[in-house]
This record gives sequence, structure tokens and C-alpha cells, in this order.
Amino acid sequence: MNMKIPTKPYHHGNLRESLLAAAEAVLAERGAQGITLRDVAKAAGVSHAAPYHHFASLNDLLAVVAERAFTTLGDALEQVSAEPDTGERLLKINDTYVACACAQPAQFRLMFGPLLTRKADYPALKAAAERAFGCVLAAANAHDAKHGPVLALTGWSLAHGLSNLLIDGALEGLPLGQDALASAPRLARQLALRALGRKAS
Amino acid sequence: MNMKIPTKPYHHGNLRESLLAAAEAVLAERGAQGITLRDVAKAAGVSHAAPYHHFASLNDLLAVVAERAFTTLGDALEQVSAEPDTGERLLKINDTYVACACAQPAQFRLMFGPLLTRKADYPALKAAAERAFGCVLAAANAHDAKHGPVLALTGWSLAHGLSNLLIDGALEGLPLGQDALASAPRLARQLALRALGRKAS
DNA sequence: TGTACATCAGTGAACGCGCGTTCACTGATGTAC
DNA sequence: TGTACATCAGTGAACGCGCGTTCACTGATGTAC
Repeated sequence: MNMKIPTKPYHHGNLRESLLAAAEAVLAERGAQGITLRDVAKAAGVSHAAPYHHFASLNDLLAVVAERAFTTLGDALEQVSAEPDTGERLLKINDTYVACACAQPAQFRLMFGPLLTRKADYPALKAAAERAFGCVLAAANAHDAKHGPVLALTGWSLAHGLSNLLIDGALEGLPLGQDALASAPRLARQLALRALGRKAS
Repeated sequence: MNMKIPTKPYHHGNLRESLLAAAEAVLAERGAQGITLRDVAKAAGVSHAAPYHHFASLNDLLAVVAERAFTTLGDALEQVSAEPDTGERLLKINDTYVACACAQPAQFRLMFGPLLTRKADYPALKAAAERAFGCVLAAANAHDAKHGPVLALTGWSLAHGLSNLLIDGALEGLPLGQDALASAPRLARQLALRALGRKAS
């Protein structure tokens, strides 16, 4: 997606938002490793010094991008948490988690990148992450209060591991029956059924 | 660990090996993101041009480091595959996988980094990775031939996800009962028991 | 055993590049009067 | 409505840095004779 909007040379009006959108576009095109302040500014159609009027540093900008990605994930997880059947709710949370990761692999990598380790420096990022994680924990507690934490970590690990294996290409070329990435949703569901107990469904 | 060995200025004799060991030391100290050819050379006690007599590029060197890490993992998995009880074997493979990741987080990140996507360019890396992955698949097939692939991917995802959540610090500060990283081995076992079926034990 | 010489494996200087960040500046905007 | 002016949000040049890589070189080694 090209973020170049015909802009008046001064007083863009909404540059902060444009920069965040541009960062997401650069992530999608170039991946999490190669993202650069200069690229983001160029994608937003401004000089590479302009972002400093809205973010103190590249890391600060990326932290907001990661925070928003966690918020998006949290929104999606919260939405499927409306499912009344607690077993089916667990499965849907699993599906949604994997789907989010596969939809935006670079954002997913950013979310669990070095910034997460420094989450103490980024309270908003920390809060957004904890909200998303909280959805997983809550669903597990609702389904089985006694073993809540273990069930939660099981389901979370499963979804997180499958997500990473898929987006890192670890499954490509492996004898797993069929093209793994294309069948990720079905795979996720099969695995969750297996791991979280048959009664869930 | 300091890799500085008193070296004769010329004809080091084993610089290739020293460089690989130095790269592992730099990974452990600085992480996978910040590794640099110049740092590796310095850690090995040679000029930063010297590595080019042994590796065509930094990526080629890192590919060998990743390959060796996969070989180490494969060795460990193969060793516990001697366990006769197929259920217990699954659990031990899970434990071993998580233990390897936690022991060398930066190497683990390197293994699943951008090089893995380009494994077609690195046949030795590809082979070492597939051998390690094969241990997981084989154990699942031995335990339940009918559902082998799904069981394998379940166990693998579980171990891989828990590994990543642990080393990325995602679990820190979460209400999961106790310090997660310290109790990783017990956690891994609990989760695997839950996910792979009670009869495995 | 001694010497000439090809080869190997280092050195250190240098190149070009892209990066995050800074800075003096300038044009646009909005408000006071 | 018109003008002066403070403030805001851009620009583009520049800085310093570290990076991967190249290159001409040089010292050590091993082999032929």
C-alpha cells in the first residue's frame, strides 16, 4: 500500500497518524528487521526530520505501533470472548491469535521484539499487551477455574508457537500432509482441540 | 565468556573454529539483533578482515552458527528419543526443546530468524534444522501413528511457543502463580501433560 | 641441511553507505488588538 | 477587516558513527631441490 497522500508542504495536520500508518505499511513491505525512521518518513511523504516533532525517537514511534498492534489483537480477542460456551471460546481465542499473527507477521514480530523486554519504559505498550494477554488468561479461568493458569499458558503457548512456526517458514517443506500456511486456520483448530480437551467443541 | 586466547599474530591455525565460538559468545552477550562481524573478529582476537579468509560473508558465518545450534538441539532430542515409553519420550522432547531455547536464547532466535526463510541458500542449515524437526515428528508418529502429524505439530507448537514467551519476557509480571522463567522446566512438563494427553506419563 | 619460492592467512587502511539524530531555517497558522 | 507577532510544524543540510566489505600488503609456512 502506498501511503503517499497529496500533502500541503506545511502543516500536514495529521502527520502523527500518517506516520503510524506509514510505519505499518513499511513493516508489511520490508519486515520488522529492516524498518527505518527514514523509510517511514518517506512513506508518509515528509522529510526524515519531520517525525521528531511527533516522536522523541524511532523506538518511541515503534513502541506506539506495537501498542496499537496489541490493541488490535486485544480487540479481536475481546470480541470472540463474547462466545458463551467456554470451550468454544478457548478455541476461538486460539484461532484469532493465530489469524492475527499470520495477517501481520511483521507487526507480530515487533510486538514480541526487544521493546517488550523494555516494557517498563513504555507503560502504554505494557498496558495494551497485558490487556491482550488478559483475554487469554480470562478465557482459561472461565473454562476451568481450578487449572486456569496452566490451561491458559497451554493454550497461549500453542497459539504463539504455531504462529511463530508459520510466519518464520519453519513448516515449509516439511512432511505435514499439505501446505501448512494455507491451512493454518484448520491446523490451529485441530491442535487446540487436541491440546485443550475434546469436550471443548 | 572471554574468547581472547593468546594467539600468534599469524597463522592462528584454527581461526574458523575460534570465530564460530566467538560468535556464540557475542550472541550470548549482545543478543541476536546486535551481532556484528567486527565484534566477532574482535572477540576472536583478530582484525575484522580476517574472517573473510574463512567465510564469504557475515551471513555465511551466521548460517554456520545457526546450523550448529540446530545440530546441538538435534543431538539433545535424539538422545532423549532413546526413551522407550513413547508417551514419556514426547514429554522429554518437549522438556529438552524448551531447555535448549532457555539455555541459549540468542542462538534460538538466530535459528528461527531470517536465515531460516532463506534455507534454500544454506543446505547444511536446512539439513540440520530438518533433522531436529524430524525428531519431534518421529516421536509423535511413534506414539500415535494415526494422528502423528497433528500430534507432532501440537507438541512442537507448545514447546516452541513456551520457549518464545519465556525468552521474550512476555510472561514477566503476569499473574501466573510464580516466577515463570525459573519454573520453566516444571511449566513445560505441566503443559505437555495437559496438551498431549494424560496417558503420556 | 640450506635455500628459493609459491602459497597461505593474517594486517590495517580505506571505501561507500545508511542510519538516528541535531540544528538553523522558514513558511503557515491563529490570535490580539 | 487589517495588521503585528508568537507559535507551530515543516525543510534540508550536516554530523558522527558503525557497519560490511575490499584491497594492497606482509609475515609465516611448507615444499622442491
